Amino acid sequence: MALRYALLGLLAKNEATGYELTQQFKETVIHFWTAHHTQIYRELLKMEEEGLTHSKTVQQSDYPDKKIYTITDKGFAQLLEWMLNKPVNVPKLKDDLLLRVSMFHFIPTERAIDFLEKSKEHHQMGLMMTKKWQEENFPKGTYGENELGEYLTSEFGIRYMESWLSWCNWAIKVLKKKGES
Amino acid sequence: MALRYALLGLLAKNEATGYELTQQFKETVIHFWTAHHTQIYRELLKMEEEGLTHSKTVQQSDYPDKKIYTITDKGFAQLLEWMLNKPVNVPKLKDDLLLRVSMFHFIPTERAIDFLEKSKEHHQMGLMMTKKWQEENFPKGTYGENELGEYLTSEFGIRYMESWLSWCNWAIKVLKKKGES
DNA sequence: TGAGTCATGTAAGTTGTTACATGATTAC
DNA sequence: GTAATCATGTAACAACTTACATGACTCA
Repeated sequence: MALRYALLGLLAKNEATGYELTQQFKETVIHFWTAHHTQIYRELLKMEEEGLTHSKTVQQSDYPDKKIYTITDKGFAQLLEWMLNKPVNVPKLKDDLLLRVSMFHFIPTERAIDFLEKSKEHHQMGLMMTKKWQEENFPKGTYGENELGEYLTSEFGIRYMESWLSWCNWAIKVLKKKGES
Repeated sequence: MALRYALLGLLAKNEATGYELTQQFKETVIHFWTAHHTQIYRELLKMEEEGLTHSKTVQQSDYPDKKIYTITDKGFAQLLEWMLNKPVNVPKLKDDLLLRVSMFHFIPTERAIDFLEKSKEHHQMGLMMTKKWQEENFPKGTYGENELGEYLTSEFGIRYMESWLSWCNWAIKVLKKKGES
């Protein structure tokens, strides 16, 4: 059900196509949720059936037709009802790299360090991109009326990646000390 | 497939029952993976069919029978093959609270702060428990030969929760400043 | 010449969740 | 008496992933 509310939340700010929603997931929602485009299209269909959204198809000359979704009053009401009255579920993390880390004692130390270096690169890139995005969208910490949430979660993303990087450095140190002995 | 390797990794350290594996998930694996007991039992059955594990049933007088699983050579070989040669998947996060945070502009500021205070409590508790667990299992940063992974991931858990708490405090400040104006 | 963007989806398969079931024992 | 622990599972359903499909256009 949560994917549905993530989509309603985005639509409550701006009308959008399934494609655009998928892009927004990659840009901003990625800090706390993941979804494939196939999932998004399916959920949009279901929501329209239930009257939470409304769509109009727009013909385009050069590009394929697109379907623009808007949120309905019923959709917005249900979004608020969820936000205010539904219990908060526990977070669910699935991290493939950390799973490997938990078994580092089975592989050579150099190989383990390799994994961590790759992960550092990955998070360094993510950190740079998110920082740039935040500076462009919220210069000097200023945010628009309906942007508060995005501002807060983007800051979470930055801190999360910084904390990842610092942990990576710490773990590499531990492994190097172990390699010496 | 990753759940399978998480289980093989635990079994490579010690034989265990499905119940014990579920407990270990709650204690240590929780920092990077989640799974219900129903999923764990199902995966254990599949793994035995494929010869990756082997089980023996032990009768108990007072408690129900239990099935103790051990990893086979084939299982260990497959675990190493995965660790060393399979690409690392991107992490997947589903955080219900952050999803709500992303829509904080729709609800009253006091209510939003409330959510963050609850989350602080939750992470504070988790932090304390993990710290205590780490001190008991790795006093002064000393770890056994096959405990390296657990040591590294428990430290990740601690840093993760600390970073959560500091973000919560920051976000509450932002909201209070907004409430004043 | 191949990769990427725009734009939407179907179908099949794998995971993950929820509710239910058993039944004795121990702790508050 | 109510809940929790020990220990294992089935069944039904919901969510998620992967592979495939279309087809014009742009950029290196």
